Amino acid sequence: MIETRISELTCRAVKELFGHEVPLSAVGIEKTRKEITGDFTILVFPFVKISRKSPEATAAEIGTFLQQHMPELSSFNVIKGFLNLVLSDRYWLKFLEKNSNNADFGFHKQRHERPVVLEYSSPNTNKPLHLGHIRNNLLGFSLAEILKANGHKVVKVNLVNDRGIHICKSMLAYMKWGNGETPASTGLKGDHLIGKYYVLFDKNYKAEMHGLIEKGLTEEEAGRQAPLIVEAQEILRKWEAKDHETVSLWKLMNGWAYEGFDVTYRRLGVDFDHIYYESETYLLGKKLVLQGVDSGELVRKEDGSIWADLREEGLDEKLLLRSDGTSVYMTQDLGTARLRYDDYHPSSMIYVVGNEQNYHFDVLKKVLVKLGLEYGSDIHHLSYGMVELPEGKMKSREGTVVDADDLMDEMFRTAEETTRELGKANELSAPDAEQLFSTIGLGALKYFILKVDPKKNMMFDPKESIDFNGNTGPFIQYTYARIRSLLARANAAGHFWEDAEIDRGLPLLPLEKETIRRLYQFQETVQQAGEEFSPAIISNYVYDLAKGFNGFYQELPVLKEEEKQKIYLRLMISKFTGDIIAKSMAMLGIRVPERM
RNA sequence: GGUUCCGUAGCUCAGUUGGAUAGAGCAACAGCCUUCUAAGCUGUGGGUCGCGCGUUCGAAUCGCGCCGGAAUCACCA
Repeated sequence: MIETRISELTCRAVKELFGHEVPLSAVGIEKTRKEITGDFTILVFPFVKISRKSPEATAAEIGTFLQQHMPELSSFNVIKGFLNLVLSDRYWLKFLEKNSNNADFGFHKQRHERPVVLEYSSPNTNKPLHLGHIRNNLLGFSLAEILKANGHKVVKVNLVNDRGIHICKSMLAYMKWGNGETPASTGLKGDHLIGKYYVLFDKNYKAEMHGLIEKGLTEEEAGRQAPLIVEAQEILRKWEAKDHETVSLWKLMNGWAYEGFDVTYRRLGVDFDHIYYESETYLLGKKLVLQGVDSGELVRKEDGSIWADLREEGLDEKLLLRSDGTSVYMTQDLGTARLRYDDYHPSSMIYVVGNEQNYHFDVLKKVLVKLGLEYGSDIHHLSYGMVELPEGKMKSREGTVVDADDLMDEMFRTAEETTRELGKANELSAPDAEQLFSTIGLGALKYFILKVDPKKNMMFDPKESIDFNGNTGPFIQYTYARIRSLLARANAAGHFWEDAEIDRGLPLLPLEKETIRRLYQFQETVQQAGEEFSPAIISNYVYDLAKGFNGFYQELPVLKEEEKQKIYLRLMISKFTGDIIAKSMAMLGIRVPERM
């Protein structure tokens, strides 16, 4: 990239002009601010001590040196301590011509031997997916695409939390009050049917606790002694003991949950290469823990419970097996980490999990290392923030959640309504129209979520529908559709622009150059998103690109331009922009329509 | 209470490996469709970057202290 050449030459300039070696990293290069003439700006402040001249004089000397050694540099100017470089139109035209038809532009060919294992989604089978899970799924899917674009082989895995006390609660409620209901008999999606019983359990459990507290128990005692929770724990023990009846109800209800999840996943457009089930891995975790006791890394207390002592590592003691021998969340995660490592020998394992579990992952890494499994330190937790409602956090048990299926329905309806109001569905067949509404509705939802920095909490107000104007998915999709339409017209008009040679001496207008420069930035954007695990970086880039293109499109005629060379140039810029919009959106898991 | 994260325009968010006058969108107001898709474009108003001190030629960005919010510290997951 040209920045590297600028850096190297700047180092040479400092050495030859001022007699000092400076490392490449000492050269600060940034994009020139838009009010100022230039493409790149070098900060010369770090060199004034060496040059013992004013910032202006230092900048001027370096600028002169660069101009003598860099043919691509057409001019420079100095403002305060900022050396602004103007690259030649010839350079940008060459860049455009070389890359506008390169399908791999900005992407790296696979360049890493060992894969990255990326876990995301990881639902519990006791309740349907909600908006928080949507954020998780979108981040996971997008991150996989971003890592692939950066040359990684990615194995997407889902770890289904299909066992544990939570599913026992739904099972118990169903046994008591279910009357043999099924998804078929109720018309409810399987995961929603199960969620109904989870809520029912909680309602009755709360009532029991209330009664006990009135009898004088503390809240903690009541929470432990309420008959329903005691029964649920009994079911968990029976399940671990492979009690036939318990296991078959468990299979039945989990099956319903999976059918429901599959529908939601398909609609959301996410998928997995491998699905792990905790029921199949928790025993491995248990085994690892018991081995840890034998080797003396873990401790068994008098009541039989097993703990990891992490006080020397700056954390606390952590329970790994209960006194009754059943396993906890951490136990299973140890097992799945081991299994996943043995399955793929990845260079790293990434977990897309909410930031409420930051502590859990600190512990997980340290316990793995303590057990001699060094890859524990290659675990990255992509810790994302909560989705909050105006009234606070979503809680499944209290029914204050934005359901994933409902939300997607609503997005579809809003997309349909808006599209019809604008009269843009008139010429479409029914299936094409449906497809378009889904593309736009999901595009709006996905962009809304992914444009926010993953690590930050974000706000969603169900009363305000997600916008289709401004900094939104549909805005970007619309820009793409406009470009496609323009190109179709160009072809219809018989312009053979794709094979056209553009005169390298053609002068560029500011809007043309700005757009080309934004396209150039795609490369570093992809790289940065990969380094920071951040779809938001792609989102912000593609918005900026689309926004800029709309200005270009508004101000400059393309097909109505008189000079053939200019027509070809602008078509080439348009086509390249369309391709980069599509590639960026694909990295976000968002489709782009040919018309809208 | 300990630990971690967050606080930028009325609202939702960018910008944070220290760089020039802190940016978008929404909302409000004013313009632009006989011309390649107006889900668009242009303009106006809107800021003590939570507060204070410090480091620096230069701080929204780094350090310390406060204030406010969130998460977590379970024999829950």
